Amino acid sequence: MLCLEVRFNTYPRFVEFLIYLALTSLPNMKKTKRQVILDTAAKLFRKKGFAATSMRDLAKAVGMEAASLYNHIKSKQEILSALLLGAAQQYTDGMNNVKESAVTPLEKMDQLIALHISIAIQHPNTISLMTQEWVHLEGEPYDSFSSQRKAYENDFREIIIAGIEAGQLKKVNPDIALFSILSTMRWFYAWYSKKDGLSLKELEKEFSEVLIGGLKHKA
Amino acid sequence: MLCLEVRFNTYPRFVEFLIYLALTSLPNMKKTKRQVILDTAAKLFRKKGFAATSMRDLAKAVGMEAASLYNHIKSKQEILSALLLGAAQQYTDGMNNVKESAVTPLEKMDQLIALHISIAIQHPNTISLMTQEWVHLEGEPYDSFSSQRKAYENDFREIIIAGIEAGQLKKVNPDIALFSILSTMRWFYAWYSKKDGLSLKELEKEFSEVLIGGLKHKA
DNA sequence: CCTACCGATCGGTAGG
DNA sequence: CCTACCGATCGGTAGG
Repeated sequence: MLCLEVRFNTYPRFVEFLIYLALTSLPNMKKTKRQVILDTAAKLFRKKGFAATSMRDLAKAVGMEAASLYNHIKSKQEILSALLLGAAQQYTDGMNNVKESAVTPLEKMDQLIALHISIAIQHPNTISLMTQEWVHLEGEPYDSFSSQRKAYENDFREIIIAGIEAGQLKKVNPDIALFSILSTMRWFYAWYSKKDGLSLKELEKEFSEVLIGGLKHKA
Repeated sequence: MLCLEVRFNTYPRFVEFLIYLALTSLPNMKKTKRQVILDTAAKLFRKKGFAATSMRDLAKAVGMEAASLYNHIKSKQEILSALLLGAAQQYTDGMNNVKESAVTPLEKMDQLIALHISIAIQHPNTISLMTQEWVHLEGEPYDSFSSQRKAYENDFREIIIAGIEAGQLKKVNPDIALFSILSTMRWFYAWYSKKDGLSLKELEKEFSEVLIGGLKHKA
């Protein structure tokens, strides 16, 4: 007892440490802090890029020392892969829903445009990383991300081809049609913040008209 | 004379240095080497990003030591600004030509699509930097690049608006039409390398149809 | 063109 | 959660 009191007085920082350990052992508090770190990292990575953002930049932005970050995340790499694989999963899930729905290819394309707009509005910072920062992934997360992206593009292309074969779309080059839609949708996050005059429904309708209108037969 | 001979024998590396100085003082040789460095830098920056590419990486790729690079370029920053401002100038010049030509707004839009395709095929590595790596520019080059990009977008938007007012295009949202065309054209460099089955003329025609077709009145 | 080197900063660990 | 610290690497300079 005496011994403990002496230690506590001698090492006041050790007591703080014990209190910290007790508090953060509550699982949901730990999860919240991790999420704050991930969200802040997404914002910084978007602004400066993954490579140019240091762990000290990130620590400062969340209000702690760099070393403390490692109580919540394993490495800088893990932050990037958590962000990117989480986003990739959203697109994969969305595509799987669209594929299963019993509608025409043209309606599926409208649903996919809505999917892109919805995800980009929800997570603009993370989505901003999907176009270029994924090259900084390493090992298994890199392979997982790449294969999900490839699968998504193949699924989308097949829907366009189905639309052409069903006579709903003109006989355009499917790759060019796919590429036009995807590159526009992949940059939507960057454009959206400048324009807030349009509702979600209006956005979907306008983009569908501009991106798919040119593919339809003249009525 | 004796003195010189002694020095030359004592410092053989110094003789090599003098020979190097004499050779590289020929202005066009120096320009060539600088261009090799710039081209190689564009390739590396594209693959790994500006921040993640070290001057040692670059030196290795051009076959010299890092310190030697600085005989041809001032800094890592200067490489990036030389690449990006050179490319920006090409777009600005192209837009000025288009603006001056006495054709309809719709034909101007076709010319601009051809401009993007042409530049992207000529300098795919440098163009790849224009979408994201320009954020690493500092000071005056950053301002110059930003203002040229802004001016280009404004000029393009006015051509679209003129097309709508002339009755050539439907009354779509000009910003959405502009954004769709630009984001597709800005990613063209990344898509093109995968597809080499199409001629330049076919590419221009297909992209014009897909990107502008949806903006036209139904015939 | 090189060798030798600089101060600054990087991602991350030890340990309380 | 922090302080203290590590080896590695960064962009760039001096000087021949």
